[in-house]
Amino acid sequence: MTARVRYAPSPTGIPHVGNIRTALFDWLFARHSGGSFIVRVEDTDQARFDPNALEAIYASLRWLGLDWDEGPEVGGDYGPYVQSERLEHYAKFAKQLIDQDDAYECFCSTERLAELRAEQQKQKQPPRYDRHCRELPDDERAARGAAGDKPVVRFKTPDEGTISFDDAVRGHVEFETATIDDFVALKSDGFPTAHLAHVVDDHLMEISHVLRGEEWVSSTPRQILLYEALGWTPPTFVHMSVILGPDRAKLSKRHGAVSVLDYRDQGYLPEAMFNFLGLIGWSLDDHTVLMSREQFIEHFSLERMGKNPAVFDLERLTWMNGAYLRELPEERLTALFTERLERDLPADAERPIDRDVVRRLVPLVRERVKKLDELAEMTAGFFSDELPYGPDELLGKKFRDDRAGATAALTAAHGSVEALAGWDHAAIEVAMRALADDLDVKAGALFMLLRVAMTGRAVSPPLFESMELLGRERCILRLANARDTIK
RNA sequence: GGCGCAUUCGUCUAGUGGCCCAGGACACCGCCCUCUCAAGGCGGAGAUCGCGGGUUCGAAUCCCGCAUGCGCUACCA
Repeated sequence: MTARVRYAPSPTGIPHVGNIRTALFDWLFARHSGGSFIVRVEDTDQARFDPNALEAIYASLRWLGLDWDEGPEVGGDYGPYVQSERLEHYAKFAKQLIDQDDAYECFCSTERLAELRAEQQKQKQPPRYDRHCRELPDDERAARGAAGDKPVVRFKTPDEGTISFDDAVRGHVEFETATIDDFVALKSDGFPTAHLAHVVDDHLMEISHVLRGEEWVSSTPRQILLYEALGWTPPTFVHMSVILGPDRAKLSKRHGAVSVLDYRDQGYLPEAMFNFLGLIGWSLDDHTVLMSREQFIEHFSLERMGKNPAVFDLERLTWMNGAYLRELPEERLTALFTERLERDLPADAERPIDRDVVRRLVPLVRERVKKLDELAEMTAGFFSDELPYGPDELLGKKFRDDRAGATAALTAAHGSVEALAGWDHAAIEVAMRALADDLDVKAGALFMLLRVAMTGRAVSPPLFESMELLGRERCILRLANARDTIK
């Protein structure tokens, strides 16, 4: 079976991770079946349209490598793929519904509708349209139209019967049509509602599977009504659960970063985000956690989709990102790091960033970094000679009450570094350990003093590798500076 | 108010009648390794499977009720 699957974003805001996760599953299902992944822009809400949203949507998909076979920018045989360019289709089928007496024009004002709703709420009645215009005489309808009133088109929902469908993850779902009111299919501005637009486009574009968020479950019977009235066969529906914030409320801006682009900017890798999102609401087995995109494509299946809402666990994502960072080829890491440092390092760092230094830095920091935005802070000492420490940081606990000892140690280290025959980390380590012996100081204490002197921080990449990379001249300079700060 | 969906360690999840007094991963704790921090190795703690009834020799798994959460109930999607 080759599926035709669509991702139908609505450009009303920056898409958050939950939304992009449905795109990921759409894509995975399409790729697994060898079918097509289609992007269709649902810009039918003119009031909420946000031009920036579209770019963010495309950027999010591209960043994760979710390429589409049909849609905006790539075209396809079923276009256009932007709903605002397909208005004539919706108008045509809306008219057909009216002609076959499955729909009618309604002239009720939004004010009347609002009052009606308020009244029903007060009476503890389910809010629903009272069908005021359903039996409007033809001449009155014509008169309203002639007077310039713009009607909406409402569907004539049957009073009796049940609508059911078999959801690929939820199973059999059933609704009484009596609980569904005469919903709007075409708005007065000529744009369709999502119900009509979904049905018309999914049919015309020959979509085989509709994978979407579970907030659509309740709308599905309305859409099935439309399919039946139009004489079409509905696709297979697959409703996937939503993603929640840590407080179990639906994920929103309140929870911090919610767009995948935010995570990209913080230094998460697309492959980590892909893996992480792919394992929310889907699993391979009882133990696999790290999976490549090829494995996802090979094994993805609707049967293994879960149905419960899931909390977005940032710590898990961060761990996973670290795992990917550790596995990345050195070349790619070097490129990634260089780009990042170019951007994040303070102005006093030497520019352009020395790619060769970065290359040698990679093995020292790759397993210490979980997100790329930690990199600049961690490696600043290799690109700038202004180290952020004072006497207190330099002396630390061990030399707090022994300035003379610290000064002696730094002086001795200075001499030892100058006298060293070679310059590699193994030789440096041998020399420094010997020095600790001579000074009758614990190696750990000496090393911490040197660490701060060399890198400016109590937490750093391995000391001797760092010194090797810094070079003898700079090390000598830094030892002298350290001595000066505690003079 | 009505309708619908969901409910396994703090979190993501495995589990489709006996292999489960429930497995993996993140986070947490301890030990080992170690020049700091990580990474890695080993181990630990953590779930009366939302609650209550059934069915069955046997239930996390099947049935019924309840509770809770979420969604829809818009000329939003």
